[in-house]
Amino acid sequence: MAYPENPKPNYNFSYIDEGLDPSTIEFKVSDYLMLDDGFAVDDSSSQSILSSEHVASGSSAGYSGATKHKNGVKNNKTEVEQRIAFRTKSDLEIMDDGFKWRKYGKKSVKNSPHPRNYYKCSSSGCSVKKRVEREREDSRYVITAYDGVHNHESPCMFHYSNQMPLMVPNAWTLQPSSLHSSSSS
DNA sequence: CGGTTTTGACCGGCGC
DNA sequence: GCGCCGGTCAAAACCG
Repeated sequence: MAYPENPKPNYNFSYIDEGLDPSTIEFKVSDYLMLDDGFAVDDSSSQSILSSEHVASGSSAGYSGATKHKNGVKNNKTEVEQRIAFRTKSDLEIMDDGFKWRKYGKKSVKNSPHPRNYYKCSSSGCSVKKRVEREREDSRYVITAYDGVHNHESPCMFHYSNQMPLMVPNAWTLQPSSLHSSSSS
């Protein structure tokens, strides 16, 4: 094995099981908006299959369909928070991406039989949040959304990036320090 | 024992 | 102002 050991063999994504090509995976990155209200994610409108243009061509861990979400409604604060979301065909909704998450809430989504789970990065100082829910009508799909950017390395850096196209939002590639420092001050 | 999950309460924003 | 709704808190239960 080139890589040590996958600490979390949870990467049971469809393309792995079904042998699909990474570039044709079922990952549909729609903007965060899809989670806002009824999500418009029918296959016909799931236009945004990741930003294939630049990222997918990297064919490695560069995938990022991040949307800049202006959080700065207050005082001119251009606080841009990255929010990426994608849909995955998986039986388990617990997809471990290498980070440690602490669940802090669960809510039933209106209009959907499935609840939504809220997770937060366990690392102190890192306030990245993630929300996971199953697709409204297709329980085979799990929608995962990440909020924010990690300011620390993942406990288990992925060396497999050249091996499998994990979903590695640029959140993963963490920005040196551009982001700042103020997650909350 | 420490960290995590669970689950209902709580709160703020929004639409009516 | 009220109620709906999404998001978060927090206390107790759990688990290694």
